[in-house]
Amino acid sequence: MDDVDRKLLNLLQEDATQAYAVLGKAVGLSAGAAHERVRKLRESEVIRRTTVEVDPAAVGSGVLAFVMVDSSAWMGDSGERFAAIPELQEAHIIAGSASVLVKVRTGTTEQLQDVLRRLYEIEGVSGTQATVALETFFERPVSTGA
Amino acid sequence: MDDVDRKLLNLLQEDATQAYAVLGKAVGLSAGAAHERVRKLRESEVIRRTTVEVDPAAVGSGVLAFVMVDSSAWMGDSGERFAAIPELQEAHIIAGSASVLVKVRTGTTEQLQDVLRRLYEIEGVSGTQATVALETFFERPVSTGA
DNA sequence: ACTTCCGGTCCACATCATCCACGACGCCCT
DNA sequence: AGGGCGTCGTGGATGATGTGGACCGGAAGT
Repeated sequence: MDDVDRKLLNLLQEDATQAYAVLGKAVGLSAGAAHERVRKLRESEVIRRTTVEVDPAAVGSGVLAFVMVDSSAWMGDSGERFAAIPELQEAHIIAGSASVLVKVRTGTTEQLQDVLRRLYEIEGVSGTQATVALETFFERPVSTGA
Repeated sequence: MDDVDRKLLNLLQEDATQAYAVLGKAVGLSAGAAHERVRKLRESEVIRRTTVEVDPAAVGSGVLAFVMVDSSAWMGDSGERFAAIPELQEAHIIAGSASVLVKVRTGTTEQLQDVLRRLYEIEGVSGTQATVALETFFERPVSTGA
């Protein structure tokens, strides 16, 4: 993991459709060498996957909310219960008064309410506190520091 | 935007390196037709970009925190002030007692503290409340409903 | 019923990813 | 200091893939 790798990661985060020849030129390597670097980054799981960013509003998920989930029991093994709710985009165990923080996307606030209902059905969940996002300034890839 | 488009979005979210021939077969179309569908999805900004998911820990951002930012003024025009802090991965205006919710990734808790300091330097910011994530259950693409 | 248009298939070509043999550089061991 | 070796990059060959164009069929509108 040197500066060249970090620069490649940056370039790929920007646009993963670029040809290796272009990537190579950008970092001062041949296409073959750039390809080999990226292959190793994939192999070592530094690059988890190549994906596509979808406009949430275009697929009927225009409402974004963060929900603090309170619990009366240990939630550390309930990951799959949360993953089973497709509207949940992220779920994290957190330090602090709540136990779990989830990021939810739905089409309407009614659907958000239904998600909260399904959260309550998870054993151990004793309460929720939802916060709706009114506007998103930005959502961007992890900074690589390069 | 029909079911075929949604299925293509799903497939691409899973793995955007697949050949169009494969994508086409998966949805019952020729490679050319699949290509045309995807081209239009890109053109219409339903697909915002093709990118690469990077393991945060591998690039020195193993600490994840969510910060509620309180303010004494209207924050709606301060998006760029937040965007200028590279450790911020997301920033949203929220409804509720706080004004802005940000998602932060740093290498250490000391660096997290430094980010909080920089948040305070934004005019109008009157307080912060940070919550550290201990474990991430999952982070996944937006559900397309397909 | 004719026209038009959208969306599909099929095909051909240019581009690109991918693999391999070779060479340069730096490091360790004797 | 010299020699061997492992790592990393280069350049070219080749086969797969993206990409554009010509053609076709069905649906909708006049």
